[in-house]
Amino acid sequence: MTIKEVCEKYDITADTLRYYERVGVIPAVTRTSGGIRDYQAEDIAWVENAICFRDAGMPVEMLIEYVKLYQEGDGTIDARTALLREAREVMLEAKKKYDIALAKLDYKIGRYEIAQKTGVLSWTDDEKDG
Amino acid sequence: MTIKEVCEKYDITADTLRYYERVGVIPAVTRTSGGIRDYQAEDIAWVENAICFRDAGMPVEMLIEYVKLYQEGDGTIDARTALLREAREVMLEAKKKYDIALAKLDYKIGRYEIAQKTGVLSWTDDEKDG
DNA sequence: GTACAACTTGGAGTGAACTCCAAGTCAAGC
DNA sequence: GCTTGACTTGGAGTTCACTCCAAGTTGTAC
Repeated sequence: MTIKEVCEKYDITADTLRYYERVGVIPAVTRTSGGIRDYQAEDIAWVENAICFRDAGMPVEMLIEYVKLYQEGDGTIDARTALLREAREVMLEAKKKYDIALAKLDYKIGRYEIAQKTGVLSWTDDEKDG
Repeated sequence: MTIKEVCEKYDITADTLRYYERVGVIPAVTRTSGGIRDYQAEDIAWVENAICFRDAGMPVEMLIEYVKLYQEGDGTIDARTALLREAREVMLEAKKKYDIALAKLDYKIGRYEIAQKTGVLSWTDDEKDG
């Protein structure tokens, strides 16, 4: 698969794919004899993971560290597990923040909807913040 | 409440609080006669909202826009509702991404845990990506 | 075999969101 | 009234994660 096809498949720019490879977010991609990237199933799996974890806020640094450990071999399985567990904790915390914000948002939207229907926006004392 | 007290209460730096005020993420904070910030309940409510929505990935630009609309008065209630609804959609999408990443993470952690117990890390064909 | 698009590289540039700094002002304790 | 520490401002600097660029190479279509 060419870089262009991977870009289109995952809606990501070629620059980002090359950047991921350059800094080590994914391991070196398979090349043709001419040096052009030719993504194999394994390369694509790494790309998919990178996008997935970046989308969940995992820092580039952490992905680089994971790839580095992976390349060092089976001796790093404990370290990799620890890294993934830490990432998991961070993600769960972040998700909680989303729930809190969504609750706040739904409450505010609800109040505005009532205001739109009645023409009156009523406030409680500790809530003079739009 | 002084800026320091607000910092400690919300675990945020004074620089960030001043930055939020400067760019309009929160409206101008109440001051003492000497010009020093003296956060009132309303100011604090704005700070709390700003932190909450930033934690859920809402861009600073969007918060600035909301405060601007709020300050323009009741005529902007429709616009504010639309803005909040859009923020809501974005947050729900982002939360989905977290769920996908968490599922992937849990699967990988599970595999590593088995590897740690048995000393063998087994792979399926399309999953040679650590 | 030559045009031409798509690829390659290293390195510089960008935007978002802070974060730091210098120079000065304010306020509480002695 | 003077020290000391926390506060003020405008502006510059930093970090993260890309994003763009120039100069050169590869590969396909005529």
